[in-house]
Amino acid sequence: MMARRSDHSQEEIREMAIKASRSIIIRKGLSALSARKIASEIGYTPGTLYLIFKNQDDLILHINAITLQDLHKQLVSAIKRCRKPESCILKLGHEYVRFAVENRYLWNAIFEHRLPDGQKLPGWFRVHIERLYNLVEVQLESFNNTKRFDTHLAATALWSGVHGICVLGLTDKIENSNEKLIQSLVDSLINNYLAGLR
Amino acid sequence: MMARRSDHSQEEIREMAIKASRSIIIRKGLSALSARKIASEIGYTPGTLYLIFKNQDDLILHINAITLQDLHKQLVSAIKRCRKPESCILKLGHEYVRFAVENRYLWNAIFEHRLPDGQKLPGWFRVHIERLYNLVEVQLESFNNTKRFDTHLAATALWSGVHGICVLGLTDKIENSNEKLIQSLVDSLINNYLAGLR
DNA sequence: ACCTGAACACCGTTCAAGT
DNA sequence: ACCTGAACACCGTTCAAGT
Repeated sequence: MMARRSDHSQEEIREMAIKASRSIIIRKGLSALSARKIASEIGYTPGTLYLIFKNQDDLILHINAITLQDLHKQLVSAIKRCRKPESCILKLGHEYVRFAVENRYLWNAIFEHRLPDGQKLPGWFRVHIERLYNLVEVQLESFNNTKRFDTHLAATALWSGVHGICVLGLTDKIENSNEKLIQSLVDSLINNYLAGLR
Repeated sequence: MMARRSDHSQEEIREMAIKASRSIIIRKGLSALSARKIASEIGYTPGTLYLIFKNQDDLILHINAITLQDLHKQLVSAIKRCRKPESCILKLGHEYVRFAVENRYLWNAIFEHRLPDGQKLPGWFRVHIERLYNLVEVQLESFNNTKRFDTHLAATALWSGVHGICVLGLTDKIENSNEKLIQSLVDSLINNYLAGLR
C-alpha cells in the first residue's frame, strides 16, 4: 500500500488534517503540533500535507480562522438580547474572556503563532479579526454621546485593551490571576473608558 | 583541545552566552535562537550551556529579565520631569510604545516565550513585571480624585490595556498599524480611562 | 573538575521514485 | 495523478568519556 491510495479525496484529507490539528492543539497546545503528528493521526505521511497546505503557517492560519469564526459566533449570540450599547460592550468583554478561558489553547494559538519576519497576514485572515473589532464599533456608533469621536479608533483601542488583559491574565503575567479577576479588570477598563468617552 | 579548557570562568561564559543570545534575538528574533547557535558564537559546545543554565527556558527568562530592567530604566527616566499624574501616565504609555518599537525583537521575546503547560513564572522574574505595573500604580495613587478606587486593579487594567494595543499593533493584527497610530490608540485608552476614573 | 562529542528523539520541508 | 519514504538541515537535552 504505497502511493496513489485515493482512500480519501483531497478535500476529505484537508478536513481530517484540520480536525486532527485542532484536537492536538486542544489537548497539548500549539507547540505540540507537528506535521508528523498530524499525518500519523490521519494515517498519511507528512509529505501529503504539503499537497494540501502551502506550509505549516498556512495550516495554522486556517485553524486560527476557524477559532476566530467560533469566537465571533459566540460574541454575536451573547449580545442578542442586549439593549444599551454600554451593557452590550460589557457583555462582549465578558464573553471574550469566557471564550478565551474555555478554549484556552485554541485561543492562545491565534496569538502564539507568528508569521516569519516581515510577512503580512493574508487578507482573508485579517477579515476575521476585523469582524471582531466591528462588533464593538457598531455598539460605539449607537453610543448615546454628545461629543463626536472616532468610533473606529475607539473600538480598536478598547478592544485591544480588553485583549491585552486577557493575554497577560492567561499567560501568568498578572499576579494571582483567575477568571474572576480578569473579568473585574475588563469591567474596569470598559466602564472607565466608556465613562471617559461621555 | 578538548575538555577542561578553563579559557573562561563559568561567570564569563554565562555573560558571553547572554550577550550572544541577545545579539541573535536582536538580529533575527527569538525563534532563531538555539543552543547550538549560541554555543558556536561563543566558541563552546551546546552541552556547556547546560552546566550554566537549567535549560533554554531558564536562559530566555534571564534575557527577558534584562529587557524588563532596561524598559523600567527607560520609563523611570522618561517621567523624571513630570508633574501631573495624568501626563506622567501618558508619558509612560508613549515611552512603552517607543521602547517596544525600538527594541522590537527583545520586547517581543518577553511575550513570545511561553513556559511549558502549568509551569509558573519564577518569583525573581515576576518581580520585574510588577515593578512596571508599580510605576503606573504610584501615579494613580497621587491621582487627584474625589472617588475612592482600587489603584492596584486600575493600574493592572490600564497597563495591560496599553500592552494589548502594543502587541496587536506590532504583530500586524491592527490594520495599517504604525507607531503613530499605536500612540493615538494608547492616548485614547489612557485619556478616556483616566477621565472615567474621575 | 570541566567540557566535549556523540547520541537520542525529535523538528519542517522537499522531491525522486513507486504504483 | 497521488502519495510515499527517505533525505536534508535542523532542533533541545543528556551523559559517558576524555583531559
